[in-house]
Amino acid sequence: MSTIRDVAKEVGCSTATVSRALSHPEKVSKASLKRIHAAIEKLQYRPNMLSQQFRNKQANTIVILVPDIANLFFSTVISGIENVAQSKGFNVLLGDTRDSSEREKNFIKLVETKQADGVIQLRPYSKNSMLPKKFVTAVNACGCEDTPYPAVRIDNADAARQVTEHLISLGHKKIGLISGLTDNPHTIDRLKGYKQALAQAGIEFDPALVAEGDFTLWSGLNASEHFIRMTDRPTAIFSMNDEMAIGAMKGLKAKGLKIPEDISIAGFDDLEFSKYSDPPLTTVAQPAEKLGEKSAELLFQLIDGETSAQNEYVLPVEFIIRQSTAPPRS
Amino acid sequence: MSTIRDVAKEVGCSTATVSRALSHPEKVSKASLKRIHAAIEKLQYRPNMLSQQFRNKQANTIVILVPDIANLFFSTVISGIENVAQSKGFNVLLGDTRDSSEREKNFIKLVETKQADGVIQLRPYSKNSMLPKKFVTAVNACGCEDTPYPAVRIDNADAARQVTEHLISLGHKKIGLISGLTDNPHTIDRLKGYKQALAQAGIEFDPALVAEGDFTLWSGLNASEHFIRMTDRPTAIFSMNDEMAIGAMKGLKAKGLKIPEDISIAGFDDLEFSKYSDPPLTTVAQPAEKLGEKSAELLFQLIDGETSAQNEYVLPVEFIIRQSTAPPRS
DNA sequence: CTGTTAGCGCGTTCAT
DNA sequence: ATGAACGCGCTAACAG
Repeated sequence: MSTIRDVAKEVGCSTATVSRALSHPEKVSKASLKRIHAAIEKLQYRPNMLSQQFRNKQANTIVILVPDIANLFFSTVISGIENVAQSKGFNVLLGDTRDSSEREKNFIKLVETKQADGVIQLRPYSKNSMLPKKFVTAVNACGCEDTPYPAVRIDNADAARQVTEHLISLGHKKIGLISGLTDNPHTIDRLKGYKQALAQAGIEFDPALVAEGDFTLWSGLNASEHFIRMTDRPTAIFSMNDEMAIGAMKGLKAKGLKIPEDISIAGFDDLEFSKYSDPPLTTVAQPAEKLGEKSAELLFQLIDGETSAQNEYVLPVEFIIRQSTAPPRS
Repeated sequence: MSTIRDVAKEVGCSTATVSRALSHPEKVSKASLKRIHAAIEKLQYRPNMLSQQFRNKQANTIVILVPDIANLFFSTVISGIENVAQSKGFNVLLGDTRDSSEREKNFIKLVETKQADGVIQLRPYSKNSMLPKKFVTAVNACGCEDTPYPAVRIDNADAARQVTEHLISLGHKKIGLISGLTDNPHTIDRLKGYKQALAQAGIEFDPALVAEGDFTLWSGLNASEHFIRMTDRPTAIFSMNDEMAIGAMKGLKAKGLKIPEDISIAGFDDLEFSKYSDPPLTTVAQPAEKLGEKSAELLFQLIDGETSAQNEYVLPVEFIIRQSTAPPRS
């Protein structure tokens, strides 16, 4: 591999001029510029980024901590982040943490050792979270309430309340809930909204109507079986995400239940395929790509040392009524 | 942030000793080692990896080119790669290429500029592929036949032949095929195996029995509708991956067809949920994690300059018969 | 076992 | 507009 010196020698100028030609072309004469580019082409010169980064004390890289790269919602958030990062000339390192704090720690170490300039965490904050840490510029892209570091989020409780209110307004009184893991912050926030809506309507909360899932399709399917076995089955189900809702629909239909005639179901996230499910799913659209973009912008503000940065952004959601919800059989 | 010099000053030794304490502790006295570690702790010293990498001319990073990070098969291959990389102390950069060669090019540039030491490509090779390139150490983890650079793969044709032979041995003569995109190398290899099996059994290949999909669940569903509309419907279907098979099963069942009584179906990949599908899917298990591990090992051999490295590994598959295939109605 | 010295490739002064 | 010189933080070679 040729270095900047080889190019300088080829052109017959100093390395400083070559460097300038690349970083500040306006400070170099047209003539030199031309010859330098010719030499670069001829020698197949590629600046050694390791050297540049070392010199500039910036890796031009951010890390995204993703609990599950196969999750469609996360993929969309990642897209948003990548859009912004690319326009800033930053690389994006995807940290596939698989919900392991050990693996998370390793990725965070990349920032401590300067291999990356900042972190975007997609896992909502909880006590056992690695972040925040000293020396680590970080932002949460899928925040929950009371995240103790800069975060972008939606109002989960409010959104869950809207869904539940919708079901109540259709006339449902027994509303099943497919939750995420009990200690997941999003579960907690959304459960809060679910309870709020029930309370407002004077319906008592019934723990027997809650089936715990883990946000995967299969856990939704299992949850549906829980409801099917009940003697006094709910007439509607609110699933804390679309994947579980789709799993549940599969389970319910397999047992011969018609949706929404026999049982209504609503989800959360608005995945791409939720509008193609059978029937199309009533759900809450999270601005997933926007969450990614906003969090990336926020992170770059912090990296650039802008202290004025607001440290919480709550983005609006969109409640979408499709064909999976209807009034209960009278 | 403190540097190696601060630590040396604190301890009262030279920077070289501190450096050795970290990289070659056996060359440093116990006493010094102890004081150095104390100083590191006190000063919260973290070696600047940018500097190390620059000095060592190694980023200790490999890039995985992934066409679709939300694909379950790829996630598993990635796991395998990460296992090996971690044990080698390498970082893994996930290049989410979304099938865009523009994005692929950007990630490959990371190697050209030394920010990464090698590439593992998950997309099978085809003419328009960016790799191989000069100065870029690369390996393909999901190879097809005639990949022009080091690759790890399964024998796609042979596996497809096995599946088709199984269906033929059950007594099927009209065997539908749900293929991937026509120009996808895996489609080509698997189609070859399908045709071989038919030829061996003296069954003529009928293009009308081939429905083109794109490896997504939805394309499998669409394909099923194609078969349902046929007047002389196949009694069995071979789908080139499990996702399409599951989509097709959904479509067939929706039209009241029973699987396998009315129609048999076999897939390819053995996704985690294929054993839970209804009915459990007959399929070919790809050693996805092994493909990842083997390709990573191969890449590290190349990075370490081992020229003796074999440049193609064909890993065995496992054909798994479950309940989605049975003899045709007589 | 330890210190001294030199230099990796680049960008940025400060001269000219 | 250009060049000479320096140094970023670290490690390897050599000498002691």
